Amino acid sequence: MSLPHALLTALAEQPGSGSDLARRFDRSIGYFWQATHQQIYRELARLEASGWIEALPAEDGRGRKRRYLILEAGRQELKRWTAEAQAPSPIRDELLVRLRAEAVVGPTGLRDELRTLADQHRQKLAKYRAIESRDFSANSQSLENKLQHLVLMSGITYETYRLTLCDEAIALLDQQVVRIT
Amino acid sequence: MSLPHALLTALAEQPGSGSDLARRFDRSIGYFWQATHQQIYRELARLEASGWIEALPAEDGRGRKRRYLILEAGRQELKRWTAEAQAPSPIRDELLVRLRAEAVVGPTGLRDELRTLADQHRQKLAKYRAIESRDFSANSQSLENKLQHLVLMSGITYETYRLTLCDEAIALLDQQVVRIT
DNA sequence: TCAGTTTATGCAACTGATTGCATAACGGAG
DNA sequence: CTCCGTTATGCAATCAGTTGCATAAACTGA
Repeated sequence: MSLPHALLTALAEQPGSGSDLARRFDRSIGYFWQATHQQIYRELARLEASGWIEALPAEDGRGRKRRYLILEAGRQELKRWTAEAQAPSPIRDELLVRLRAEAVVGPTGLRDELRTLADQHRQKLAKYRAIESRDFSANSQSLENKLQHLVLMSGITYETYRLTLCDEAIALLDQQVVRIT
Repeated sequence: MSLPHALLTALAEQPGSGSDLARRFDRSIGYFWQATHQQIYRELARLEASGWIEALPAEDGRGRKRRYLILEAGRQELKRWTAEAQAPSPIRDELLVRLRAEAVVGPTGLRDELRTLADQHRQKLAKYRAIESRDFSANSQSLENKLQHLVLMSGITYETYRLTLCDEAIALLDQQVVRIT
């Protein structure tokens, strides 16, 4: 479970309130780890109870905004966790289950679903590529920038893989439809 | 959540008991959807309560083995689910969180962890490739065989992607170490 | 000025997944 | 034949994630 450490990372990059973090999770970090605002608020309370972060006294402005800072103990915990042994996270892919199901009880309407999916992946891929050419150049970057680029490229690879999978599955199912009709 | 439908698929391919299914989940289906025996037993009970599967009267042999069959209602449900609209499952990748953390609080011991991870992925990749050349040939396959091949290729693509990610991250971190020492 | 919307925070209930333990029967070693 | 390990089944507790709702403050516009 990485949510607490994803939040620590975000706060180490820059302090912020619950809604700040929720917004950041909608952009960068949320591309590979999503969280709702409820998860974030609950986790921030836990992190504060653990002594890893600290809330500044409530400022003015809208709501009862509370900005959080990461404490040294939080930094240490984050360092510890980052290097911790990790089981290589197994795949858990609903689409592959569906393909396997199609193989035994098909044909179903899966083919049309795959077309929709493929389009969504195409869109996301275009979006990532746009971000890449806007925010990252080939040379003279800091390490932080390079690591962020690597993470974005991860997203691109993932979407490409999904798209290829959809297209290949569609091709297979089309063959079947032709054979049957 | 696909566990019930993964189980229906497995039972549609071939009837079996809880432990049979647990074993099959360790092999084929488990490559993309894992489940512990407790999850499987509980889900089988639910599927039976829903009238989608049926237990044969307890046979002899070890334990109180109960073999399950898929019913027509179960087949219908599986067909319905297979074509159902699916949100494109978001990525949720702990390793990318770690890389981002490394970028702000590093250097940590992440580099060594990455080496270990890379080796594990290399091994799994070799295993998948062996299965591929053993069980799948290029031509004259049934649709079911082709879909299963596609699923296996998915696993290969995934492991390749992971491995590349690890290697590239290692390369970046090595540069940093050189720069710092 | 006050009614409606937006922003920020949070509680509570529910669902799914994981973990730890319990039980029961059979198979083999001594 | 009995003790022990293995196979098969299952309950209960816990934990993480999701959903629905509640509250409070500020900002907006008629």
